Amino acid sequence: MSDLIKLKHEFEHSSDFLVALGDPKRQAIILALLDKKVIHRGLRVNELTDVVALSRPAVSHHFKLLKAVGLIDYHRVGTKNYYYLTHRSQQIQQLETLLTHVQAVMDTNERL
Amino acid sequence: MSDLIKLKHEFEHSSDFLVALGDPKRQAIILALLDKKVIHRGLRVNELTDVVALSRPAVSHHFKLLKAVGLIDYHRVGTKNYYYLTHRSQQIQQLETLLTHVQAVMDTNERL
DNA sequence: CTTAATGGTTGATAATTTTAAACCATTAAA
DNA sequence: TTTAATGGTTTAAAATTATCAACCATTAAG
Repeated sequence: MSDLIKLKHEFEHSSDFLVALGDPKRQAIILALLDKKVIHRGLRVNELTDVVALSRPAVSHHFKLLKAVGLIDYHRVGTKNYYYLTHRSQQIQQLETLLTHVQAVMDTNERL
Repeated sequence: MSDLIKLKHEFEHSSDFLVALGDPKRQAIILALLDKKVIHRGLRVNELTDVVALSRPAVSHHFKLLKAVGLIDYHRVGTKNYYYLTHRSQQIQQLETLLTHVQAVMDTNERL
């Protein structure tokens, strides 16, 4: 399998993750979840509406999207859902690999 | 300056780049430009309309966007514009840095 | 100078994504 | 077993983004 075909698949696979990460609102959510005080406990939808200026359904929507992409997960305590960042997300690793591969292809052809 | 504030800035700075990379059409364009045969010569808008199934204005639009983000550049020969990938794009480096930093913050807090 | 080719721009439309209001389901507390 | 709290879902509207058709500007060739 050629390098370019491999890259094509890596790109396709990272697509949703890239757009998920690109959105400023979702970046704000991720940052909030990275905070020392919440990184283990997680945050509930209602707690986040205060931090980022978004309605509850909007936060819920973005959570769903970030979860679909494997960046966050949640656990339920009674009626409360605590959302937290997935540690060592596969997706982050894969995106790093993709970037490395892009550079590698460019470097290979640069040497000629 | 705290790690999180730094991360916030890195995120903001990578935002356009991430959405630019996330789009499947633009991924196809990047892959076409990565091809050995064109990586130095570059490709013209009209040549790309055949490779990716897009109209000329659409390709032109995506080129403009990719150029704004620093991933590609072009040079003009007569009336023809040849678009090529920027070697060692700053943005790729910065995105790699961002991913590393996110992992670092998570690892730091994991150890506690 | 005229004609053909290239590609960028503009303006209108289509498609997608984001948002919020209203509603439903589940759980905990009174 | 009511009542209040939490948060997910659905539907419609708003906003953003992508697309195309038509047009303009520039250059090369005849």
